[in-house]
Amino acid sequence: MSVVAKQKEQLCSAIEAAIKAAQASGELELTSVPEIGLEVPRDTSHGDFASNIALVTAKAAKRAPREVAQIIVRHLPAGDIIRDVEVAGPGFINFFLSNQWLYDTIRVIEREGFSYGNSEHGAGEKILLEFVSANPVGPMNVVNARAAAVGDTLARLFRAAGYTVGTEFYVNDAGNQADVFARSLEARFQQLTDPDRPFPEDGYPGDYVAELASILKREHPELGALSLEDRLAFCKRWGTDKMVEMQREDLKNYGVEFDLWFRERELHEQGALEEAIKFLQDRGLLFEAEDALWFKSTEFGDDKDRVIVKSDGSFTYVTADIAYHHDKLKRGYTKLIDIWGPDHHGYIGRMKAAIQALGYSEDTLEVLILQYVALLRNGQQVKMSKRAGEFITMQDLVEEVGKDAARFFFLHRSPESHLDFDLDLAVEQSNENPVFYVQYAHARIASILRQAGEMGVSLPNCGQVDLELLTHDSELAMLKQMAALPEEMLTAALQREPHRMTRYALELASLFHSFYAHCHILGEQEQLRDARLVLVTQVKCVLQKVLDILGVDAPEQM
RNA sequence: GCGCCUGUAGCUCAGGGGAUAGAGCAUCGGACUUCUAAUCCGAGUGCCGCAGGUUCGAUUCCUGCCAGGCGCGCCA
Repeated sequence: MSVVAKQKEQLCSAIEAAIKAAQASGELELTSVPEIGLEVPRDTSHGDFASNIALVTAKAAKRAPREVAQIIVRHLPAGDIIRDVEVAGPGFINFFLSNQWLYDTIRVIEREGFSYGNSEHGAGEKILLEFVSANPVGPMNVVNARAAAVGDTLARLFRAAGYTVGTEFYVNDAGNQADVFARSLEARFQQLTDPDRPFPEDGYPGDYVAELASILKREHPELGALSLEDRLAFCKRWGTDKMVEMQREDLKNYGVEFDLWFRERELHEQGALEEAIKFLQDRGLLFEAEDALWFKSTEFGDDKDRVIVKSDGSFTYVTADIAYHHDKLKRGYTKLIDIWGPDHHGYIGRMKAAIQALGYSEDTLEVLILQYVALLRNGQQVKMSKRAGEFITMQDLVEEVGKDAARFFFLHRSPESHLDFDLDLAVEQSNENPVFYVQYAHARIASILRQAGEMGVSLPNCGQVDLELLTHDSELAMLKQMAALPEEMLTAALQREPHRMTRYALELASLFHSFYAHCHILGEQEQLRDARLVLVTQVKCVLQKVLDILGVDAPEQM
């Protein structure tokens, strides 16, 4: 249990005892006591912990909230952790504790090191997190970059929370778009020998297709001799493979590596679609109409039924997706989380229906919808057009602003918010850029520790120092922030809110910079110096931990 | 028409039944003989989109409306 949770538990039982004592003495008439809420107030003048229990119970007790608070406070059992109690505002009970719990926090961090903040909350649950899943027919875009950052950091948060996590990129290499891409590639291939060869009207215009065609020509000159059909089939397989390689490389440079790249074509080759259809058929969930085969998704709350096999005999995208999700479930995952772009939200109903048709509860599938990213340059929105080739890819973005800034920017916003990405700002590498602020705090500590070593000062551990020397406001503020990490990480995971972690990192960095300006370390007398060395060593550890969750580097030097 | 997301300081965004609604940037004024000034300290700014409702208490929850973004294919 975290130090904070332990304090809360102690305070809760103290309040509970006080209420019971007040009831026994007849001062408080309450038939039932609700769960006692305790929070760490934003404003430190409101104590280390505060409870709104008097506000909540005032009505049932038929007394004014402040009065109830006074009664509870009067009956609080004497204890050693509570330094002071006050009734404040409309009826809050504010608790001021001795600093021991903060010094305990240092001991815990030193003991747990890099695993500080982790928990076993998700033990026994297997989460499959699917994200990005960009079609292997072109470069990835900035929403893909946003999804990659959010998905990857969520995966790290889930792992830290004790879940078993698999991350997957679903490669849609068997659909219409893959066929269009194959025709585009084939046409560019032909144009290398016959420049007048027409290009498909719906083909992909990007230069990357022509570049790929040149490579294809070099590696497989024999292709010209094949039949058109065979050549297209080859282009489809070879081309999507190449695109997947490029995507994998781009994502790796971005700090994102998937456990599995799942190929749609393998579902087709294994007959998984037919199998899924049979599964639904056996349960009477399909029907024929207008020469097509339909899935009765409305039986599970979808707003219309969906075509599974088109009138021309081919499958729809949903069919493969049902087979894919069935596959995930058969692999033993207990929770499927998909991260999609905003243009897919209309898809949620049919997939949730499919999950239920497959025999699982609706909330086995959870879909997180990301909102669009608008790129700004010179204060103007960058207009993008695939047709005109004016298109900022994920790779462009990462090259321009760097992996760390890109990830931090995306993670700094709540996932469902529309995001304005100011390219000038991210590029500036100035103090406007929050990621440097955090990294600088880490580098500053590294520098202090380096210099301590150069001075021949060996780094002490907390058993060797007097932690009670740490009494400066800025020191206590850092300790409080560090004590809050386990709860913050768990909340970020459970609420799927990775932006909590960027905010946490900024706050801790800010507290450190303030401390740095007010307190010296190496010049202080030995005992204080050593206590502060222990403190900043732990701050560095926590910063590194949080940056790691964000997938951002923690530099030793800047 | 229906569905999803958003509307909070000049800008970008947090917060989310309760204490005077927060942060960064921008603006202005201070701080480097001393561990990195990519830093710190200080100052001002709000019909929390509008209107009702629930509540002791609403920026937060409910309903309606307004504005912006995006969906509503036998595309993916």
